[in-house]
Amino acid sequence: MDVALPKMTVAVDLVILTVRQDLLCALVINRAIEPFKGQRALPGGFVLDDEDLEEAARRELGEETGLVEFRGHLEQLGTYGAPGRDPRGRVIAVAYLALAPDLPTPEAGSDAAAAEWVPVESLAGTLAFDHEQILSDAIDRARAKLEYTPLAGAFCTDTFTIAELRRVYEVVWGVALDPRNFHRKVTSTEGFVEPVGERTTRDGGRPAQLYRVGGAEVLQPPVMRPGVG
Amino acid sequence: MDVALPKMTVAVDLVILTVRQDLLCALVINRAIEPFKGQRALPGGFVLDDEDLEEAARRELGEETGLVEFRGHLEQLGTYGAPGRDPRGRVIAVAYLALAPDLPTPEAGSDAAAAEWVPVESLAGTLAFDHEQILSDAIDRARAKLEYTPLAGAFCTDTFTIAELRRVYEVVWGVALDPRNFHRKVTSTEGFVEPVGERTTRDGGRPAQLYRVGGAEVLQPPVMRPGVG
DNA sequence: TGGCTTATCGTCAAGTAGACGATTACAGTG
DNA sequence: CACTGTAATCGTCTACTTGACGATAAGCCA
Repeated sequence: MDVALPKMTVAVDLVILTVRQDLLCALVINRAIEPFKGQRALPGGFVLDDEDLEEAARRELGEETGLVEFRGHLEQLGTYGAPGRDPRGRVIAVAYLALAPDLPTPEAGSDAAAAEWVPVESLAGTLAFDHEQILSDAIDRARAKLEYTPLAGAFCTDTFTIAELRRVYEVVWGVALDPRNFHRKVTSTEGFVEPVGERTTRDGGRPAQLYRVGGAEVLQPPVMRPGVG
Repeated sequence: MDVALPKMTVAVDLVILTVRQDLLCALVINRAIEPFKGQRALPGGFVLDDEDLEEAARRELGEETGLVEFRGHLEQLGTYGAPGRDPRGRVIAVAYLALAPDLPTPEAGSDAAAAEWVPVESLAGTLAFDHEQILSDAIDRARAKLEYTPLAGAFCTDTFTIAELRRVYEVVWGVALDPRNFHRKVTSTEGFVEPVGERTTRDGGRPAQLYRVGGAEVLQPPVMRPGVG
């Protein structure tokens, strides 16, 4: 570099969302050190010298969830770099959004020990740094993406029923969807889900067909979110 | 910062898109210095010590376009930080996407002198760094956003006709749209455009009603892109 | 005035969404 | 085993949107 350029610390922050007990939850940690000691924050960490951004995100994800390899959706959300956002100095945070099925509460690693799933609605006003903004942006992104991508499947286990998928939409969007119309929409949209061939009874009623996610990248036409237009 | 953390240089890169002569064009510069001297690249620059990311983007945007204040759409696109992406060292690039009406070719400032509008299709294989990837992501983003936001208006001047708006869609998507159906869709979608009350003749036929962008943030339902589903 | 060009309005068939009735297939229970 | 409860799944009907395309309208120009 020719001249003296400002050098900054680069971090990745993670918004890890899941659906647990009919609530949209995020994985948050309790900060053990200053700044914001004792407060809740999004998991994250600094990017190493020779590490790609997504690589750093996956590393942190593994550390926080206790999973060796994260199976689920991970995408870059955005970058937050306001000069005063970290009292320790200039830190640029590249935020990632991860969507996971209902994972067990992480207890393993040292980092993960302080991590817990918290319903996003009870996180208002409790997060350190600008993490509330990041979380809010993440939720917006997730809500929007459910409409035009088959991303809801990322919240589900390997195989799932249409009702479980519908529950994801209902929880994330906070609306009730008609089971019959939803079933028709999902099964008639090419590449959204594909039947596994097995049936299951998890809820007491008629056994449901099991599905796995299909190969589609986008849903054409999208799943309509009620009450937006 | 407790320990020695890797410090990195943070840059903003700009993808500035416009529609000129029925072609989607991007503003590119010719690099005057190494690395990639003589090659084309996206305009950009380093983020200053006490500068917010979007602030840096707007500053560069002004410098490159020669406009004191940029009127148009600016949004963060994504962050690119692969360890080897800049031969000078570890540089994290936060890319921004700007959409502008057909601006005059910038000639003013020293930076801007080397800038020119180039049809995106003729940029394949000519860009420095990972700028081809960034440009490609930017175009994908722009194409997608035309569907579900009124963003096409950002490519138009203050007031415009429905036909001019349609041309934006046709150029960005690379498809032909039916003028009658497009007219119906645009004028019947709440908040997409609102009539100014004047008429104009720019193309020789019947004078067209002038419109300006409406207040909507999203289009519900979206403008359908042919041939995707 | 007649022709040319583009804007704008109308019509019609096909497809989709939302509301909701009806049926099916299990588990439990008396 | 018949009966009841709970879901899953299939059907039907209406309203609305899209895509295709005919018909006018309203300027310019010769």
